[in-house]
Amino acid sequence: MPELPEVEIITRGLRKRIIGRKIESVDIRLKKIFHGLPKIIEGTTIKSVERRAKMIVISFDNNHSLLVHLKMTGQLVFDESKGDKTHRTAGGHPSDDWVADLPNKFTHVIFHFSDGAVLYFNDQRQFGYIKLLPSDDVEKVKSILELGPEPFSDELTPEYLMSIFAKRPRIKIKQMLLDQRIMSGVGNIYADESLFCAEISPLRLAKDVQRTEIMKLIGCVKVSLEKGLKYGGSSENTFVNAEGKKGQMQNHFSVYRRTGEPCQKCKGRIVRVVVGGRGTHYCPACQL
DNA sequence: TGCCCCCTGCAG
DNA sequence: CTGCAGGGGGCA
Repeated sequence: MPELPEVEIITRGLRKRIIGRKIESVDIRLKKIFHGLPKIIEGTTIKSVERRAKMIVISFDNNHSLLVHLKMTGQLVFDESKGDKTHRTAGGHPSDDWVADLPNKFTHVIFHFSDGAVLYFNDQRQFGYIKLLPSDDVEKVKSILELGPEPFSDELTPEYLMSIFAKRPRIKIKQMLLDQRIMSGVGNIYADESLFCAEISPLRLAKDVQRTEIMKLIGCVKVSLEKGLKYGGSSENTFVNAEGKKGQMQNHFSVYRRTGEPCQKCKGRIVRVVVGGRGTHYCPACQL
């Protein structure tokens, strides 16, 4: 799935397009994806679209909300011009920059708006979900309740991280970045990119990372995430924004999926190892 | 804390 | 064919 930058890009795109629109009906094609009774939001109007960690919260004017998690391959694509599909196939290059003609075999939920516009939830691997809840209950969902601070919040301080590390003497620094209960929003791509920026090996035990390095790492996390936002997210795999368009961040990785390629700093080679079960890319010469 | 699992598709 | 993929929940 999309990580913080990708989810934020989708959230911004949706916010511009679906706020104020009224839901006419919800077409659920794969039942396990949608939790709750879709009837509850039929006829209601969208009030807000917010991101929390890697999740999206869409709220309606009847005090209900959708909690959407895209996991690895989920997409939320808005189409205003339903019924006029010509723009998707014009020129005979439908999937070069756009997702393939929608709905497709991975479209599991379709929201129909009263003005004819449509919002598609697509997910190749079917790991994602949509939960319909009373708005007051969103903050009580376990996966939200337990989230650590957002990377751009003031709560993310070296003191905070060092207090966590002291309690978890065996956790590696990369696993710390990926653990949503410690800090929320960073995933595998931006964890690797942030550690390269900070010149810290992903294999280091978190408790052994010095305070000055942790400060540098916090700065690098922010820089890496901002870079992802600047390039509109990374579409190494299936990511597209709310318009169905790809991002460009995949063309600007320093280490992620660059195994065997030269390091930007030292001309050494990028190496791939496994940390916490996740593919991990780093420069052994620069990152100590 | 570390594995397995949920799925499908793609590169090697 | 095998291994791998942007996530994370559940289990021992």
